[in-house]
Amino acid sequence: VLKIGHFSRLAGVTIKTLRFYDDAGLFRPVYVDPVSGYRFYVTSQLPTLQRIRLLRDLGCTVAEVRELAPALDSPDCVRKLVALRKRLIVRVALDEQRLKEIDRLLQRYPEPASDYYKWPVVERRVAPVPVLSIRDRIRTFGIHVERMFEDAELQVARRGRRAPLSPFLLLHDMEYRDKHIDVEVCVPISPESLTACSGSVVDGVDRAACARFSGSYDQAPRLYEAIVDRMGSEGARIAGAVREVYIRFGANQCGYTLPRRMLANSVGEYQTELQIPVRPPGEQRL
Amino acid sequence: VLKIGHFSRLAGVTIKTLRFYDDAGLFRPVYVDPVSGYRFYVTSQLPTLQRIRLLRDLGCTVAEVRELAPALDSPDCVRKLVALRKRLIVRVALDEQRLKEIDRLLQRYPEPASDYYKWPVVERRVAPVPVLSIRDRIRTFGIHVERMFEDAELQVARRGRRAPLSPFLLLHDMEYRDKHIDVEVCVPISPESLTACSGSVVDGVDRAACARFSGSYDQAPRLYEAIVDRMGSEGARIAGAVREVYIRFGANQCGYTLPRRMLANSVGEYQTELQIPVRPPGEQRL
DNA sequence: TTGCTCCTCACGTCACGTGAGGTGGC
DNA sequence: TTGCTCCTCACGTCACGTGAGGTGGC
Repeated sequence: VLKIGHFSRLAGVTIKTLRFYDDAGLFRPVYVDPVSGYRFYVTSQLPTLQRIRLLRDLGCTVAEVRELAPALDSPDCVRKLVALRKRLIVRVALDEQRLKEIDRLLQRYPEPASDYYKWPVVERRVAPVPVLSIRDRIRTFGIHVERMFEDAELQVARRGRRAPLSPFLLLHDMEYRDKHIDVEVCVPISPESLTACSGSVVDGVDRAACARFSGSYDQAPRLYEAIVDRMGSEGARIAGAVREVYIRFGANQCGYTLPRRMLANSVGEYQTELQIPVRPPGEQRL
Repeated sequence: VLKIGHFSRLAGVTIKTLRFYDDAGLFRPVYVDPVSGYRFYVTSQLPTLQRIRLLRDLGCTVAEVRELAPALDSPDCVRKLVALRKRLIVRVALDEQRLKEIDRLLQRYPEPASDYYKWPVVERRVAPVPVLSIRDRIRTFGIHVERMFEDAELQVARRGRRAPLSPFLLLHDMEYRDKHIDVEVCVPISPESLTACSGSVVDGVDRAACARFSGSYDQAPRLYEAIVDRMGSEGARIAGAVREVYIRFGANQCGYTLPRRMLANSVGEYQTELQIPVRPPGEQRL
């Protein structure tokens, strides 16, 4: 059972929102301490909250969500979902028109040069991979992600067999650097260890825009921007969670060991690859 | 010069919004009558308002818009636009994920059958066509649209040469039947009459989903839904303004004449085609 | 004791929307 | 006179966010 702060980070919503949903009778903690008033939640409530957020993001009001959320399988609700899907399709169509509008404006007033041409970007396919993963919301990169990786490596060492593949980070928010970023550290494991490690399989990607940098992780956001810039200028769109793959990196190896080729002696030797799933540009209106 | 009601219909915003923008110092009428307080606008203000709406729809606050809108060509503003474009790309990516979410949910709870299979839908290319057009916001179809067409035909007869093609309606809102619908009645003209009629050229469409019905126009919304349903189930998206083409229809022909093949003697003889521009499905993540 | 997390309660905010009560031209 | 459009002003609304003032465990 989790206190509100922890649960809110897992769910990617603010504490205020959770309290508001509680007052609104939309989403309740499993338990409220009668003396302190503390709200307590459990991880099994996450899917429900995600569905609520989905409906809200689709434009339902809180009152509508309150009616729909409990019984998503009622015929009424299915009808509603179908209607919402149509609205969403329309919204995407409108957004694509707005993108064209912006592009027209930017064509007239020439865009300050982006530095995307400096980085070699290749497009390729990324295979699915079984992993042990830990997911959390963090405010800053660095020490926190490091600890999550150390944790994951330790668990793999204790409970199953590691696969000799690079560990990587999944960025589930597409803002890359936001206030609170929803990240998932992934340590590849052998397929047979899936149950022992209670692991999962990360989906493969048909087409991913990939680019590498070496040295400090500070460069990641700029490289990310550069890739998205290039994709945008080609009419392509982001099609899923971004991956940050650690090819050579630092690790303290307490309680586990890694293949030597993954290890770097100094920050200068770090090697990292960004992978952004790409949806190619659809056909355009003449 | 237009009073607020007329201007609001042209622009597709409410009267309340225009008054609010005036008070907020965001968008001012060209003239305010000092005694009655009436606000007056001119059509040349429309592009400015459209830009303001674009920025608002992109997530700018009113305060941001107030700073940006006057000088879209300043380097600051171009930077901002580039940032907004990135945010929009992310929003589209998120919406596509949400669509997949909904599809997953609907797969589990089988969708009540749509009637799209009843209608033969073909996909084809639609050529660009020079027209004389009149655009307005309307609350209901019927008499109002009819009048707009009579108007347009009259103007063409007086000022230029009509092309022997079917007249059609462009639906600029993608909701199809909303409170106020932004429609443009189009009467095809010969290319040489473009200047005489102060006409314009309606863009062609590479791929349009087309289906016909005969008889009363009441069937249009259901057919439209059916086509969009089918598109949605195939992963395709709406790529622009929907067209309603009148193949056989009623007309009083006062002051103009139409080719006989376009005319219907009774509602039963009406023939109408819906054309929805299609963007084919992008590649999917595995 | 400090720092951190949690609480309630009242009020703020953003971009309008609603509605009362009234005017002015056809 | 009726119906339509326009006005102002005050208040409402939606989904939270802010901030004051306070608690409780390490």
